Amino acid sequence: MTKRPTIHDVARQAGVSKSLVANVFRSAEGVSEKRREAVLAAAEELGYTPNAWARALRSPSSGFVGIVVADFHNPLFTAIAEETRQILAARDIFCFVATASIVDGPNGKVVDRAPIAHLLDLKPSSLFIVGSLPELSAFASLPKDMPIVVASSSSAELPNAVAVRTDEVAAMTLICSHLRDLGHKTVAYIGPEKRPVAADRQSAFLARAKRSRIKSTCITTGIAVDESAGLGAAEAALALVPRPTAIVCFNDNMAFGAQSAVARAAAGGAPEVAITGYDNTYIAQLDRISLTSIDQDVTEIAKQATAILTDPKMFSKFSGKEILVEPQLAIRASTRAPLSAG
Amino acid sequence: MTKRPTIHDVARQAGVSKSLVANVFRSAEGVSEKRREAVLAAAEELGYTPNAWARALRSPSSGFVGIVVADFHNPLFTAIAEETRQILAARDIFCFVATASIVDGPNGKVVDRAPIAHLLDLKPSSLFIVGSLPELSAFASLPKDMPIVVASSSSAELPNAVAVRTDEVAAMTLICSHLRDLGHKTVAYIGPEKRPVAADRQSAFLARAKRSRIKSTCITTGIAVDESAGLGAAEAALALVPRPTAIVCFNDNMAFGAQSAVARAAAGGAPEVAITGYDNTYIAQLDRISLTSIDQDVTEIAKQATAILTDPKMFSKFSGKEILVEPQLAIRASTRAPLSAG
DNA sequence: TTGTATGCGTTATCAA
DNA sequence: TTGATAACGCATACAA
Repeated sequence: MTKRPTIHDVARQAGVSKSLVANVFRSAEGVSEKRREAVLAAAEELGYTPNAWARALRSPSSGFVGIVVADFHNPLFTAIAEETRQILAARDIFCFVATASIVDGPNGKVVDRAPIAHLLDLKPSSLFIVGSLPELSAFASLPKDMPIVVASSSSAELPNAVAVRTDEVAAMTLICSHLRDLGHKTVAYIGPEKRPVAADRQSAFLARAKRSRIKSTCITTGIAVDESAGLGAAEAALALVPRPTAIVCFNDNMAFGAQSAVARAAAGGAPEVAITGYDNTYIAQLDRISLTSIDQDVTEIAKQATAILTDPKMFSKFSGKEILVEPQLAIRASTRAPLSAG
Repeated sequence: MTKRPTIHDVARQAGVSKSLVANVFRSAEGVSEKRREAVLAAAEELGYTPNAWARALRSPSSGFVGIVVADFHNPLFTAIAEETRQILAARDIFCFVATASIVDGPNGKVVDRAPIAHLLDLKPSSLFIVGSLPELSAFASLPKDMPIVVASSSSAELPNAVAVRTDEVAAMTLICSHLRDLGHKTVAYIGPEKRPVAADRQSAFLARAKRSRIKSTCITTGIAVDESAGLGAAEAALALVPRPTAIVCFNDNMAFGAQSAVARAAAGGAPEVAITGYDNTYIAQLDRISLTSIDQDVTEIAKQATAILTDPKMFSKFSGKEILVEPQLAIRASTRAPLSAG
């Protein structure tokens, strides 16, 4: 209910100067054991904790990790952010999270600078951008040596950031091998066109499909990646000649739509079609969905990210490079159905 | 790449004193039009924006809304937070979001003070707590007149906060009337025991079931509210004598588990059982799930919350009270199946 | 080892 | 109308 105690109050309570209190909380060297204890006792009694932001104002950096989440609605992003926060918290490193808000600018989608500028004003020692942003101009003015990690996205616009991402080629290798082993020879891919990861994922699919001697076609959906986009694209895919026996989807949400499209076609007597997703959201595991999906290793992504965010040497070593994390394939009923002859 | 310009730089560029620049950006009165334009031009050229936190240091409050999200994994919470943020952003009010991290303390679950203390150090003008926290001691020292809104939870521990929440009684009225109209006479409720909203929801169900002359039983699951908890509780419910013909679930996640339990029983020849969820997550809409569920009006909750967060008069009017938001029932296949005779 | 003085970027009070 | 100047809570070079 009352004002927070400051370094000043603690100094008065302990009968010392403010600087001494500051030294104790900076865990500086030369402070006598006696005074240190007096200060700590006074702080305890008053419930004092240092004001991190007043500290930030004075110091070149304030020792916390800034996390920018591109989209709160994407469960993968929030999972990566939360996992990272927990790993860091266990090491007593504080994180502050901001959402990037995407607004309509004169030339298309633009990232609102305000939330990011506010975060940067706090002088984070490092920055973690989770997910892909339409443009990164809001991050233009940053100290050159600040560790920046980008997850689940490329770092094209941030030349010295390090990108931690799932190995798309490995993922598509898993999917294509799995489908080939099941006997699939004609497969469609549905995904968006104009998203940062989209091109990588699609070309990885095409390359690995070719390698597995699978005949492949791509149906693109513009920018949407939700289930209705998946439904529409899957309907288009099912109309292809020859009809594919499997549909590889950009992500789980699109796959759910594809499942609906296949079910509707099946109700009309058409043969079943295998479906694969990407992200292995918990929904994919539900009995009724049971979707085969690529499991992005969130824990490993978070681990790699923290390693770089907290160690400047690691950062300069990987600066401008990519760290690829191996995915796994969670195999479920959506691809377990036997391939109908023909 | 370089340091952010300060009020100082702008003053030098415009050839005026720092105070004048400050006055312009405080949109204070007595500043000549000529100087104002000079300052604005200089600021524009340098790309200056005020540092909100240095400002906060001096001022009693810094004009932004602090949002604390209890659980990043809960899509309802992130939806409420994001919706609120957008409404506020449209009114040029900035929000900062922090996650509450729940850690194991000596006496059970405890809220980690650090993230919240850091947020409060920033001196928000108002505070929005989304979701329910095991304890609220981290919020103990707050100015008495600071507007505090709690969503999707009760505000028992924060005596003058205002709670914005879905009307549980109205929700259960919708569910019970719907089930009664379908001919259900024996219904089980499955839900957790030790969660803030749990008791309200359960007793609302019991009251409304009685009113609808429905015979009701409750199965509680401790603290877990995920699908495996739902699976277990539903199995217990299905073993009741007389066997219920419908199961009302605490939330959608538990309902998904209940759907699995019913499907497994049905595979063994047992009759179908109607299922209802709560939250109307987008998963509930998926063709394969098609779960009847209570739709909490996220937009309305966000609207009510912003009204109180931004208007001290509204806050003092509703302080210590609850604002109930009317839910709707999204009716889907999970309750559309005809009731089997007997 | 401890205390004093100054500055971080801003606001606010006072003279000029 | 404008410009010094003292805080805000803290860090740090320097003096005691």
